[in-house]
Amino acid sequence: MNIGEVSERAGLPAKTIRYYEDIGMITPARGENGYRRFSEQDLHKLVFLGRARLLGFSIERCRNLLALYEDQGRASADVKRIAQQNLSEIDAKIAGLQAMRDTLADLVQSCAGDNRPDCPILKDLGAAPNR
Amino acid sequence: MNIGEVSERAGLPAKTIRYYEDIGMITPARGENGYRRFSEQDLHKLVFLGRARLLGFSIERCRNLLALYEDQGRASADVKRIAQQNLSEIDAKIAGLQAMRDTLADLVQSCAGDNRPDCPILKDLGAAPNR
DNA sequence: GATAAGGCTTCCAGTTAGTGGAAGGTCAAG
DNA sequence: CTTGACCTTCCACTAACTGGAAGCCTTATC
Repeated sequence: MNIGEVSERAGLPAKTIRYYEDIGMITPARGENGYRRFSEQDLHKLVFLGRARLLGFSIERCRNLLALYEDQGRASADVKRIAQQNLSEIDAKIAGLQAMRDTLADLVQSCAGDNRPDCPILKDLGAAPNR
Repeated sequence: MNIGEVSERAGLPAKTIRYYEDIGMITPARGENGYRRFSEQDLHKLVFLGRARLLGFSIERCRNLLALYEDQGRASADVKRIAQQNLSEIDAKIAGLQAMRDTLADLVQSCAGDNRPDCPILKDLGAAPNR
């Protein structure tokens, strides 16, 4: 099938699919006219990629996962390790954002939000460096 | 002061400070030798920038904030609006990550993580497209 | 005065994971 | 035969820096 169909079926923009070929994640065949010809297996890999990316796996992480996916003899422990690593990273990101959120929410709370120019948010941002 | 000192006092890498000049966030003076000469006010703006970036404000958002910061007549409501916008974006990011995290945690949980090749994580990633 | 270390300068390239657009070839319908 | 949709490559751009090379400037030491 052509890139348009595979794009729709995998739920990925054609541009992204071409990019994935560029970086060697997939290697679709080519027709006589130069068009990419995708097999069902190519589609499958793209779906896999799309879902893994949605789950926050980096491209390089996905490369590992795809390799494991295609290796019949791999242990599930290998996959679990990668997934857990990812989970920790997501947790760290959430914690970081949460801390930001709390500070920011405090600042927003303490700001009158009226016509007066006095604003605790700017005051805090401009505070002397304390690190 | 030179870039080294301002870098240390603002807690930002020199590279970053040069970058901030490049994109017009600051405009330090120049000495006869071509070195940047930073005023206390420059330092203050850099500290402001650093803290705002830590709180997740984008560079463009910071540009607005800096303008407001330097405008004596602005209303605190303007600042509050920008901060709130930022807060919503952070909340959305957290929610997205949380959803990812939950799915991924489920998958990790359900994987035996042993020597057998059977792995629910890969099975799920490779599932037929359902969107 | 020579020299070495460290700080400063600019510029180029690379990072992540794509996205936008231009110029042009191909295919199917009317 | 032409129109429009689809495909191709290539180049540039995104955000917010970071790394490195090549080359001045300053300061200290011998």
